[in-house]
Amino acid sequence: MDKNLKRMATMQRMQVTGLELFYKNGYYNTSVDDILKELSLSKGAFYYHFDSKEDYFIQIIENLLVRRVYSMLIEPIEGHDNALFLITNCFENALETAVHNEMDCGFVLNNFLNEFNGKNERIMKHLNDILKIWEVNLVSAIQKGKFNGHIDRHVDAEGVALFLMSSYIGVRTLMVENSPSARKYRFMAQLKQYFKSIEVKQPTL
Amino acid sequence: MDKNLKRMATMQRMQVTGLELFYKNGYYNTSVDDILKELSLSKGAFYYHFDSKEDYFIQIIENLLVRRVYSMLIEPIEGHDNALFLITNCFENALETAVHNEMDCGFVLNNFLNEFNGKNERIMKHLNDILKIWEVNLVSAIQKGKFNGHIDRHVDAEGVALFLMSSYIGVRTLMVENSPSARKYRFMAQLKQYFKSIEVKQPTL
DNA sequence: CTTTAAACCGACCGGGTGGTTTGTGGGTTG
DNA sequence: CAACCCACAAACCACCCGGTCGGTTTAAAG
Repeated sequence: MDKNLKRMATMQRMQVTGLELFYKNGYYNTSVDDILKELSLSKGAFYYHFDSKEDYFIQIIENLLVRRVYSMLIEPIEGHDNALFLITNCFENALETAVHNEMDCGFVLNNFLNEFNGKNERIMKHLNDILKIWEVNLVSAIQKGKFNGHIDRHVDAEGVALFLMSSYIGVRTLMVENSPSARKYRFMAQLKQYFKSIEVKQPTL
Repeated sequence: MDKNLKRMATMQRMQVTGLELFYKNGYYNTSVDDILKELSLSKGAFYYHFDSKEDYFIQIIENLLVRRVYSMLIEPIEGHDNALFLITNCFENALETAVHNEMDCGFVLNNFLNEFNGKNERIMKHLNDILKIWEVNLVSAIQKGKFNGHIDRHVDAEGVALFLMSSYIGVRTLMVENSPSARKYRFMAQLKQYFKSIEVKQPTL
């Protein structure tokens, strides 16, 4: 039991710093030795716990990345309030986190999707699964909004979801280098403008 | 003179296939040998024409990437017609090109920005310059649209530009893997929806 | 204390990397 | 014909990569 705990702790440590470095430097540009140096561990320790660098990364996706996207982008829009309000708040918080993250390197999913595209189908599948989950939950939230009378019944829920995902992915890239705070503010203003165009028109008094 | 022509031709060839491979596999994951194998040339030829892999890449940016972005995303919005109409057409064409490109790996600028971020400031500067040029031209087009009475005078031109760049960057990533054609269609529909919310309200008849 | 296995160490391997150096065939020039 | 130089070839270098493996430490169990 105690051994099992230690094992879990070490693997957890390895995965956390692994994600950190992979996110910062990319998967192929981060050597296993780089990670082990950071952890003061040896190759032996690594290959005792993981079969390969690839398996290691997939475990990182499943154990850390999925949960991170879930808690940041999916859970916040699951409520029964006005969908547009929930999404606005969710994006606001997600972007604010990015602004305050000194080491922000953009949207982690975007970075990895670009890096693995055409190079590693197995990993791509895992990454695309996360995207799919996000998309499904966005579509569902928007449809809920239509049902609840907050969103115009004629809008294409999947189109809106795609547009939201696109703009979020893009702005995270653009926020990395130049004045992230100002860009977040400007982005949110335009997002609200867009939302105004798809919410139900209040009957003029 | 003839020698000079041959020199230019070889360098051009090297840069074109270099961009192709860098775009497909990333800069760090493409070795100089990979490129030379494709060209049936040797290391000697490469280092005769270029000082280093980095200088080589910067020449590719200046000679190919800048022009490509310019002709695809900037020139098409430089006219004096309705700015929103120009931008819509420009995005439509750019996305259509991506759809028909069998080897589409997303928006080249996004990929490179992600890869070099925090790793090579010199290259990052060149890439950010391109982004900046795009942004400036978008802002200018939108301001022209406001002046010409096509866009509501109260909209924040820089905000709109940021929103457009974000959504374009993002959708290019999302179009890579899953049903690019359908996503392009959905995206354009939402873009038009957004545009409707910032154009001048036609006086109701 | 002894046994045992989990957890970890670190030297090592084959292959690949960016970059350098030296060599060479062929066209130009004197 | 001979000296020369351009454009490239080919061998080479030091270094780094993911992965392997025999050995050592640690700590729980008997």
